[in-house]
Amino acid sequence: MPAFGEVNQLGGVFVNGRPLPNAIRLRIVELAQLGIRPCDISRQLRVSHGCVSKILARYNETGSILPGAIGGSKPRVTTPTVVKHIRTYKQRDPGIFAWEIRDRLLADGVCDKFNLPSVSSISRILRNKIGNLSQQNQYESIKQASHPAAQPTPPYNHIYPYPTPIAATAGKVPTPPGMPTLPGHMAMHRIWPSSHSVTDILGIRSITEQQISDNPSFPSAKLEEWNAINRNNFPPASSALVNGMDKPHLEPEAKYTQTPNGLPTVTNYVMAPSMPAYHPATQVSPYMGYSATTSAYVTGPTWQLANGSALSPHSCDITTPLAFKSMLGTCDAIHPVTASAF
DNA sequence: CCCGTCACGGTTGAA
DNA sequence: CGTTCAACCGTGACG
Repeated sequence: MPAFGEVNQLGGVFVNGRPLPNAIRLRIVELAQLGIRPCDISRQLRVSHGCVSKILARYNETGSILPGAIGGSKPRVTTPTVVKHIRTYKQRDPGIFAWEIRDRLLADGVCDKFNLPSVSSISRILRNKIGNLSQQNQYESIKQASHPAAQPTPPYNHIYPYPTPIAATAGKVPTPPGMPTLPGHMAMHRIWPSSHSVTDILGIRSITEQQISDNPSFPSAKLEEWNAINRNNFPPASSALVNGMDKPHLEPEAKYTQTPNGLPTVTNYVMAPSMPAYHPATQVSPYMGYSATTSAYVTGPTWQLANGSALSPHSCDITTPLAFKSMLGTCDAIHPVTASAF
C-alpha cells in the first residue's frame, strides 16, 4: 500500500513508483514549449528536475508525454511465431488440447525442446491471446475507421503500439528477438505541428485538463484511481488532443483516431476561456495533491482574467514563471492535505 | 546555477 | 491462483 503520496523537496506530491499524472506531464511539456527553462518548470510544478529532464527528453525523442508501460514481462517462449502457430492449430482443430499443440509445435519444428512452451503457457495463450484476438477484432470492427489495419500478429511488445509515425519505442525498448525496432527517425515528429502560439497551446491545455480533472470517478481516495487515469485513456471526446498524447498501453479499448494535425480547433480555443464550469474548488480527486495543484493552475492563468473572478492573486501563472517564489502561502493552499476539503 | 545521469526504493503485470 | 522478475516510476544526489 503506497500510502498516500509523499512530498518531495520542492513541496510537490508524488507517489513512489508511480508515474506523475498526465496533467502534470503535459504541463511540463507545455511550459517547455513556451520557452520556460526546465529548472523553472521544475520549481513551478514542484517536480524534481531529474524528472522534468526525463519527461522532456522522452517527449523530444518520442513525441509522447506518457509514461512507459510498467510491469509485465516479455514472453520467454510465446513469441509471435509461436502464437501464430498455436492460433493456426486451434483454428484447424478447435477441440485440440494444449498438450497436442505442444507436441505439434515440437513436431513442426516451430520450437525445440528448449523453447517449447509449457502446457500451461499454451493454455494461457489460448485463453488470453487467442481469445483477445477475437475480441479485438470485434472491437475494431466497431470503431473501424480510426486506425490502420491491425497488424496480423499483435506485437508482443505492446508497449508503444503506435499506429502513428510517432515511434515511442525509439531508444527505449531494447529490440526483442524477432521484433523489428521501429526506425528511430520516425520518432521525430512533433506534436503541435505548426502552432506555437500561446493561445493554441492554452487551448489544448484547458481541454486536456478538463479531460483529466473532469474525471468524475473519485469514489475513494485510492491510488488506483490514478492508475485509472494513467492507464485508461482520456474520454473519446479528447481525441483531437490525444493526438499529442499517444497511449502506451494497448490494453483498454480506446485507441484514438488520429486527426491529421493536432491543432486545437477554433471551437476548442473559444471554449477554453469562456468555459463557465470551472469549479476547481469542487474538484476533489483522489490525487488531491495532484489535482489540487492542477486545478490551481487551471484557475490561475491569465486567460481567465476575462471573468475576473477566477483570478487568483498568487496563482502559479505560467506567464509569470517565477511568481511562485513569492507565493509560499499558496503552496500550502494547494497542498494535498490542506487542499482536501474532506 | 543548470542539467544530464543514475542509484535507490518503489509498483506493476505477463509469464 | 500465487510467485517471479524485468520492466517502468520519480526522487535526490553527484558531477
